[in-house]
Amino acid sequence: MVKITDVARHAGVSPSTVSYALSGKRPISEETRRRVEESVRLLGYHPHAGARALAGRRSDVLALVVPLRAGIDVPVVMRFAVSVVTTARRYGHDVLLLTQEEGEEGLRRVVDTGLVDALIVMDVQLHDPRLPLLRHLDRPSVLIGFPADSDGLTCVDLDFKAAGEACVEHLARLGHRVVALVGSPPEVYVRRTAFAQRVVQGFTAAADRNRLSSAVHPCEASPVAARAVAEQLLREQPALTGVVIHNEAVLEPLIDAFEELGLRVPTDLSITAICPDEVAESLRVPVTSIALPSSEVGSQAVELLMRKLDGKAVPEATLLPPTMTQRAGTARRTAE
Amino acid sequence: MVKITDVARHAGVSPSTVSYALSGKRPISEETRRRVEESVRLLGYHPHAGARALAGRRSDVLALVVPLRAGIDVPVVMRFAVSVVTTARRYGHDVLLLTQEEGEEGLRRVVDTGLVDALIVMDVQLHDPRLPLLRHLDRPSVLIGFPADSDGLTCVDLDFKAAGEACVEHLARLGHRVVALVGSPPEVYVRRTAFAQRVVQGFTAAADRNRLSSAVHPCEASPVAARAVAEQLLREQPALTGVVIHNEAVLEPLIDAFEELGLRVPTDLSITAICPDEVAESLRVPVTSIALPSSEVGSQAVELLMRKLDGKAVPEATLLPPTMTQRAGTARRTAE
DNA sequence: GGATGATGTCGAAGCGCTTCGATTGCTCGC
DNA sequence: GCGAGCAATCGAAGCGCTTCGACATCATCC
Repeated sequence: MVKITDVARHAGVSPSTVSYALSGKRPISEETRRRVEESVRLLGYHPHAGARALAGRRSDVLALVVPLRAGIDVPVVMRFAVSVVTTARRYGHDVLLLTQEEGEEGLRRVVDTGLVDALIVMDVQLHDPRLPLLRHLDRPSVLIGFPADSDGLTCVDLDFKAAGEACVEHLARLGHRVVALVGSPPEVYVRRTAFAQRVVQGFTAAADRNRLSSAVHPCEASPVAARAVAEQLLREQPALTGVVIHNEAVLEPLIDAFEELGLRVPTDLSITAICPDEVAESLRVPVTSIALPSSEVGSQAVELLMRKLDGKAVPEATLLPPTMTQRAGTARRTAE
Repeated sequence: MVKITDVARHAGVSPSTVSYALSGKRPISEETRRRVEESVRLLGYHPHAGARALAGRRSDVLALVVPLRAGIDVPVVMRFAVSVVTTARRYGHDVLLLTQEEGEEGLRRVVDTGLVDALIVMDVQLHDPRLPLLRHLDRPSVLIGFPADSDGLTCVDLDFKAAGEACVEHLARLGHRVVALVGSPPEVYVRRTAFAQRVVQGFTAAADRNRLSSAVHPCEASPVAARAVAEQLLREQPALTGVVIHNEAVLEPLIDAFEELGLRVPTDLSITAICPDEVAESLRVPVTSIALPSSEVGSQAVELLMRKLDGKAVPEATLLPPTMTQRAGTARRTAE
């Protein structure tokens, strides 16, 4: 194994000079730097990570904590993870994979052992038990999603309010005047109120702004509930032509229910959803949708972390703008 | 940060004794060991990973290289990764996540820097450019899948031959006498011949053993090709009642084609597939299938790696037995 | 023209751990 | 009853790197 002293000897300088030439932490003459780099290349020198971590008190490794629990959308997590790794590498960092299962202990372990010098935590719950720890750890962290109290934490997520608005604006532009939001099931509200409620806010605000008649209905994650909500909607808003669905589980049942009730998508009813693209695409009638931009969230999280590692200040909340993908499920309102 | 000298002082012993007490590499009196452990707990001591890696010349970290390319089944990869992390933790190891994109350089980097002391490589290609490197690296590795030449490498995968056999045996037990295999598209054969061909071997062997009339048809990954193959099958084997499909992409189109040709699944035609459970389940008619046991492959890979790290010999090839999940797509042959 | 800064380089200390003798008491066996 | 042998512990060296202070060199400025 080739070490820094080998490079130093080969380049005819001292080990410390090699170190400075590579890190740039002290001025080194152009001439010397080139000689050192040449030697590094020739000898195939790779600094020992452990030695570095020990002397430099930083490991250049990030921890990524991925969720395990059921109901997690796997492709989203995977895209996110890949984006984190790719971005981290651009900053010379590696990524240690941890599972939710490790809990607080696991976080403390990787930090205390000096294995990682920053953390990315996915699937943050409203009252996540790891929050106090993350707050008091002397290592920077970034959360994906917003807990109930995000004070003193750095969080990244889709701007759900803007997403709700965008759905309505889209429907409004297509001429729809009566719209409804089918929201998340109660469980979701319990765990992650913040994000579900922000959709409602955005939806309502945009509907009011556009002077649309609107209604909001939470919905259980079952076909039976979907059917009931569909019937209720038509009863209460007979002129309904635009629906926003923020509830993956009932997307399909809801469309089925509407069609069974005699409404064709998109001829009679336009549908937009907030859900992963895979879900929106694989429907019988693919719907226009806004997805969590997993890759951007991943790279954004890493970039925030890098700034924090550099001692720079970062905003506590980063809300990513929604992007809408138009599909067959929405159409211009047919004049009646 | 609490270090080993703190623990030593607190326990009234020397640092080396603490080290030995914790590693068990030298006999330490019961009494002392308990005192040390007590101090460790009380002080919340976590040995510094870098220092350990430096002095002990092992990092207790495994690299996991995950594929990026399109066409990869994401849930399978994810399950695999989670299983690797979970199993690794049981052995006191952590997992560094790398993407395929890093290539050979990336592997060399994490090894040369001493960041990891073993590697798990997924999605190994038939003539993978990383093979020579993996062979000559002085760190153990385990591959998921079999390259063309697996000499000197440790590989784990589903026993595809047994899977092919199991499908046929299942159909035979249900009374089917005329069966066919719809195989992978040519691209797959190019990249990973071994595994596709082993399915054919198993299929043929089991068919012969059961004295079934059988045929094998590769199939392009398009609905058009699927339709063509379906028609060809019925022409060449009019008495066909059992089909094994080893080609995710045409599973759905093929079933559609059969039904359009007047064959109902499973009444007229029983179908078994080798594909991820998600795929088999989400079909209009869920088919009986054999999936890659991702979790087992993951834990198996880690266990092999641990044995190699301990200097023990391990088999070069580990073939995991197939497990069949019965679904609506197969039925007893109806007497005619 | 000698004090003043840069600029570029070196030597040595030290990061926190493991590990290799060496040392100290013991228990045995004869 | 004394050396052999073993169990338990200690001290010190060293893993490969970063970083701090020191030093040498050279241009700069009244």
